[in-house]
Amino acid sequence: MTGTIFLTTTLPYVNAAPHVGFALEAVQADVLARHHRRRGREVRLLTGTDDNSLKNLLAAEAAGLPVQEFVDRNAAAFEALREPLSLTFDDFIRTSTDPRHRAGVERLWRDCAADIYRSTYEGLYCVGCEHYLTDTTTCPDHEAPPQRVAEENWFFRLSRYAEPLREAITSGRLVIEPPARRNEVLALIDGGLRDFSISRSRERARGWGIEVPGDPGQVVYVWWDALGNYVTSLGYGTGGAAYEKWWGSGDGRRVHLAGKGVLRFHAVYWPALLLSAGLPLPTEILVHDYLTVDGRKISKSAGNGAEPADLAARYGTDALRWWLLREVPQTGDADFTVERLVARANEDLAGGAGNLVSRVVTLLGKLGGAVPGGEPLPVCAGVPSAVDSALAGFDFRRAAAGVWTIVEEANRYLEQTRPWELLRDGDTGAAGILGRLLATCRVLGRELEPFVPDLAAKISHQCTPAGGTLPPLRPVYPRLAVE
RNA sequence: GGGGCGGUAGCUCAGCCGGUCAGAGCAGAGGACUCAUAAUCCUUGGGUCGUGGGUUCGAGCCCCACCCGCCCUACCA
Repeated sequence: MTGTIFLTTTLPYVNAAPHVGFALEAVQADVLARHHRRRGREVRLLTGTDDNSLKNLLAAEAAGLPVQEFVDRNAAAFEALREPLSLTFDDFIRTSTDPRHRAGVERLWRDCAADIYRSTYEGLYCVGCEHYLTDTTTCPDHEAPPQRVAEENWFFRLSRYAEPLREAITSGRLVIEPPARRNEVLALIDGGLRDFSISRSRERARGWGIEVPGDPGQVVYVWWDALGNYVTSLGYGTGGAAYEKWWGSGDGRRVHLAGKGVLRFHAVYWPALLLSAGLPLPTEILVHDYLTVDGRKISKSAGNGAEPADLAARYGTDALRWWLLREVPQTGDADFTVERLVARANEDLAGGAGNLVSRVVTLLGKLGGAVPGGEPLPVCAGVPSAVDSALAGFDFRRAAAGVWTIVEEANRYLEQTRPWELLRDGDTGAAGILGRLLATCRVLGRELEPFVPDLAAKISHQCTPAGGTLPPLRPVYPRLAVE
């Protein structure tokens, strides 16, 4: 089977605190990481922050803070998501401060030298978008007048890579999931790929960013910079065995998660750079759609996005993770509301799994004597493969639903066998039934681990005998109320 | 302007290559049970499948046009 799996999230730019939209991607990546680790594969999960965006600089100015201090503070907020979201990333890279990064970006630049040339660019540039506009009015996204810019820049010969990219995608060497996104990329390539500018003048970048090797007057385009993290974090450019192990050898899987808005950068620009540098391509790009909050588009700059750390503090990590995984469809945007978060948690986590554990443990308590053993219910046997196939297709909702069949079946089994009646009548059949249910709950605890790790641990603990008896019953998941 | 994706029961969504595909969950209604976190289990779903055409023996599922939402992208391909 495949050996290593290198998973990455995109690097959010840190012009503001993290919102649920990023939490979605982080949690998805974490579930994949946990899942594959459980299957015995060697996993490395990377996340981090894009500090070098000009947007960060502007946000810092607006906040009246020195840019480095500003990005330090926000980056810390992203890294601090580890606890509230129960993330298990193995590495966190920051593009402005990580010693691995700058050297790696420079190396990547040099390795692509054959495709880099100098030319003049003139056009209208939107600072908010970090790219040029052709319209003369205002940027529709930022409602700000673009700036007229004419300068010498470095360009990358993207036009040369249309065919190799198409081949990589159609051959399946580079998988883009879901298929609709793959088609979108193919259509994009069919539409023609133009060379693009990969540097900005130092003045326009306000000196913020990574200097172009050998050209102090230019700063590396922030996307080149940011995308590079996928290899610079592994020591590409600074040596170290990690790069060869996780990327350079071409073995194993190299999996990027990314939002639909940055598809082009991940599925076209980035592979082209790798091709140019003679490096292996990612094996998969998993594209998710967006979240809205209370029916409105999330806007970091407007600050109306729900904050994941805050949500986790209020409603718990499990509730947040479960909502993101169980409720967000693979295709199509999903609307986040606290009401939905709470409803889903109460319905599934409290009323479903939590209540199941309570009834099983309580009944076992009435049994007296030793904790009975038993085989898990038949439904358990099919769950691992159902989860495998759902996750292989990047379908978290289907995966979560697959695990949930255990809860449904167990509650139904309880209802059908009615062990409380047997206990009342002194029928010894109750022990066997409860033994099977207890074993089933333990399987549930195991299978739930990638999705809701905290709850999973509680279930496992509550259902595992220690010293011949079960731990005293403590509800594994109390009901929530909307605050 | 171009490309893409969505628009299916009150709500959130499944519906692979066209023929039990008109569905699930929640909400609502009725019932059962009492081991449990007013939880659980059973029964109950007549909604023009965005709109209008078309192809077909037969279309949410194919084609065309249009409307709405979102993503990307751009000037005359």
